[in-house]
Amino acid sequence: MSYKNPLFTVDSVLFTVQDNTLKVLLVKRAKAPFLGQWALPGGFIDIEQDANTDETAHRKLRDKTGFTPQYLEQLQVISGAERDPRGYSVTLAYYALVAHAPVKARIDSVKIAQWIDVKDLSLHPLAFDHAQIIALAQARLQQKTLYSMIPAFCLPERFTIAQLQQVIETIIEKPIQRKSLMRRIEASEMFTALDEKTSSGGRLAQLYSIKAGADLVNFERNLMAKDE
Amino acid sequence: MSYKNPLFTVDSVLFTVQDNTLKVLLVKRAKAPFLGQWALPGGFIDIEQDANTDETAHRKLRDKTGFTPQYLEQLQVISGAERDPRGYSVTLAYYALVAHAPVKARIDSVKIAQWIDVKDLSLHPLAFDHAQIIALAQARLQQKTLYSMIPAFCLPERFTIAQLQQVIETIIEKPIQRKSLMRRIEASEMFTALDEKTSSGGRLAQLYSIKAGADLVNFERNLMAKDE
DNA sequence: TGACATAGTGTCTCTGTGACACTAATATCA
DNA sequence: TGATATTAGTGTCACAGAGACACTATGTCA
Repeated sequence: MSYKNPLFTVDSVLFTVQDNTLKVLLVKRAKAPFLGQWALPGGFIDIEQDANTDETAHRKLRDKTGFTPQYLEQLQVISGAERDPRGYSVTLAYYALVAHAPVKARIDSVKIAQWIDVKDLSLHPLAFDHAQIIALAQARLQQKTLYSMIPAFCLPERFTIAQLQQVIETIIEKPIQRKSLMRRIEASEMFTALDEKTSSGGRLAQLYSIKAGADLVNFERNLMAKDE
Repeated sequence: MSYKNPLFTVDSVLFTVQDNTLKVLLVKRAKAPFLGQWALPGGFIDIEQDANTDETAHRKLRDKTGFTPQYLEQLQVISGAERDPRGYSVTLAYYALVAHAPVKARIDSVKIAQWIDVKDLSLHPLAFDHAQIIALAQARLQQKTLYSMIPAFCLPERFTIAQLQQVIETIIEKPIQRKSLMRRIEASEMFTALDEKTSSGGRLAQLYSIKAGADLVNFERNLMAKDE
């Protein structure tokens, strides 16, 4: 028994939050199929370089976009005969988070990578089934935001509670209680209160950072955010 | 750029609960490497037959063990150069649940598939990194049991609350409150109370079944089972 | 210095799980 | 036939953590 081996690729949905907007990093395809269309950064595993698929995801993000995510997790494998015109394909999708930064200028003069507002995705035709993959990733990110501090990985090294709250509310598209967030910051033991405060128009705000090597804590209850 | 394509396989961790014991279905390998050792049922995708990897998992379970799981979900992709002596490999692991039934007699006279108590796994040398995969699957199953009715898929078509409680307690290895379970059965709306009751040495117990096409509900709180 | 803005606290309500005693219904056996 | 054991199911209070929101604290700015 020898089977035709399907194409195996690794693609990543890299999110960030900027200006109260959830954005996803897309790259312009340089090759057929879907040449010139927006797509998730990804590609083939390189068994010489990548000890595993996590490293493939990291490498592809680095090479194609210049970003190294603060958080990276497997999302799902999507497979089938119809999703790639070249034939049966299997894709391992990751989702990842990073603090916002502008996309660095690349060698090419053309813009080949760009942060795109998830709400504007319908305006852009996406390659393959990447629109569905992004929707899956967003749903997972929203769910996980209800029971963990995962949105902290969208923030810069030093941040305030207000910033974290903004990011959370942007992701789940609902307001949360500041008090609940503070209780969770305390309970998670994931953060260090720095000796610094920052000005934001009123009383100075305590700065926090993520403890080195801190694990993501899962709470036993979801935040029960109500609509608007 | 052309890369060597790694081996891609699909393996499934099929669980059931019998006699207050969590069991996993293993098969004896018929080929090298690890010939004759216990391994997860799985194999290569067949792009002619399998519309996607879920179908690969189903097909392999059916062909190698005769079981069709009531629940099947992706677990994780495991990849690396060291896990298969034949070279770099990528495995998509599933975990699945089914009501207990004896393994059907196969064509071969040798026993080639068997339910094995997860607590006895250390007694059996497992092929590849399958022991780790089972541990991952078990952890996920335990976690999901805290906030969903997933253990119901380990039960026969008609079952009592006591049976469901037994299965849950076996999976999480902790006692739970019958009352909490009944509240969740009610709230989930996943089950139908049948017009039948069953005898179990005392008052007759209400029989339930899973509503056809019922989705797995996620509760907003975990059961907070305490140790023993 | 007073108005305003943002940070952070105090505390009560609300909801769903934990605990556990109590009632209900059936089998068994004297 | 009735007492007892056994398992099913209910009533209800305690508990913990989120929601709500007013209140205090501390900064900026005119």
